[in-house]
Amino acid sequence: MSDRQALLSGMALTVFRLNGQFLDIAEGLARPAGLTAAHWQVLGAVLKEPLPVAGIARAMGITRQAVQRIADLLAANGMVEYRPNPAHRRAKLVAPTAQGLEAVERIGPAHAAFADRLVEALGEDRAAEMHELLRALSATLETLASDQDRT
Amino acid sequence: MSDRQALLSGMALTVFRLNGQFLDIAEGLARPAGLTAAHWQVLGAVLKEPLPVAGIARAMGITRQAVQRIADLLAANGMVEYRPNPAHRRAKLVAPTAQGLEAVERIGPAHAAFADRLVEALGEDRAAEMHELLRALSATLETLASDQDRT
DNA sequence: AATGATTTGACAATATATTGTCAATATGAC
DNA sequence: GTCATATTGACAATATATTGTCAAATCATT
Repeated sequence: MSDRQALLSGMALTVFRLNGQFLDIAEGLARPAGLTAAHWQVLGAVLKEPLPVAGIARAMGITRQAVQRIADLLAANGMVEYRPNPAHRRAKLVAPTAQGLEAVERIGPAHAAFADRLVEALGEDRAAEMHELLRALSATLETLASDQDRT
Repeated sequence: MSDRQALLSGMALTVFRLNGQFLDIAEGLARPAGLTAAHWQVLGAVLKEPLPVAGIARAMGITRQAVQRIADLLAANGMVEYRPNPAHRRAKLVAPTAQGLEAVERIGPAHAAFADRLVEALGEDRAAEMHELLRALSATLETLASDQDRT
């Protein structure tokens, strides 16, 4: 196996691990507010502006059906409500309720505390740089993948 | 939401996205060899040395049961065989068969080609640096999480 | 306007992952 | 050696995710 192959595999395995770690962290932060990480994620996606289920899925790179399932659960729990969508009769808008907003706000302090500890551990500039690099890597993979498709 | 909170959330969302991207890439590379990404991952974990199911799970940060399922499938397909473990009568060792090794080798060329393209796209040094940063981030999260537990 | 292609949510079927429990086995303290 | 503890695979139950199909709705082209 070439060095570059090892590098690619190593990156992938590290990302898989990071994925699990961030999920665990999110789970831990969300639980006290009565949310799961997935619920928090969907709820967070509509804080700025209500979106239809398919729009949320597109924004987060997960499947429509997964979002639909969570959105229905959130709606059943009164965290979210479906509003008529002026632009599409079927694709109702998912919007947070007051209770949903309150739940997200309850996560705020612990979220901020953890973020502070992370930035402190990494160093202010290194933390920002890291996010930049992650996004650059993702963008690069996007390009390579679409090149792949074209071939 | 503080800047740091936004940074943490942004990192997490980017990692979730990267996770999906690497999974898609692995799936694409493995499929022509008759493997799924998960199969390749488990098979890859025992290339250097046979390991029991729980050992594989520990090495990759996934649950025992998930590994067990894949390992049983691989065994049913003749990619892997269970060997007696001198150190533990129940915990048989998962070892690749000749067919399993061959399948992994079939992935080699495409794997190398993609790795080359990735390194080329990122730049030789930036690529290595990136892996280092990913691992550093993971290690930092590990530390913060265990601090959390202790509290 | 008409029509073909695309997007959307609903629904079902299947695949995959997680959690909990159990008995067998191994490990460590003494 | 003995006993408490932890690890391991087997199994079951449940939760979650993915894939495929369908009709309604929208969009783009003409």
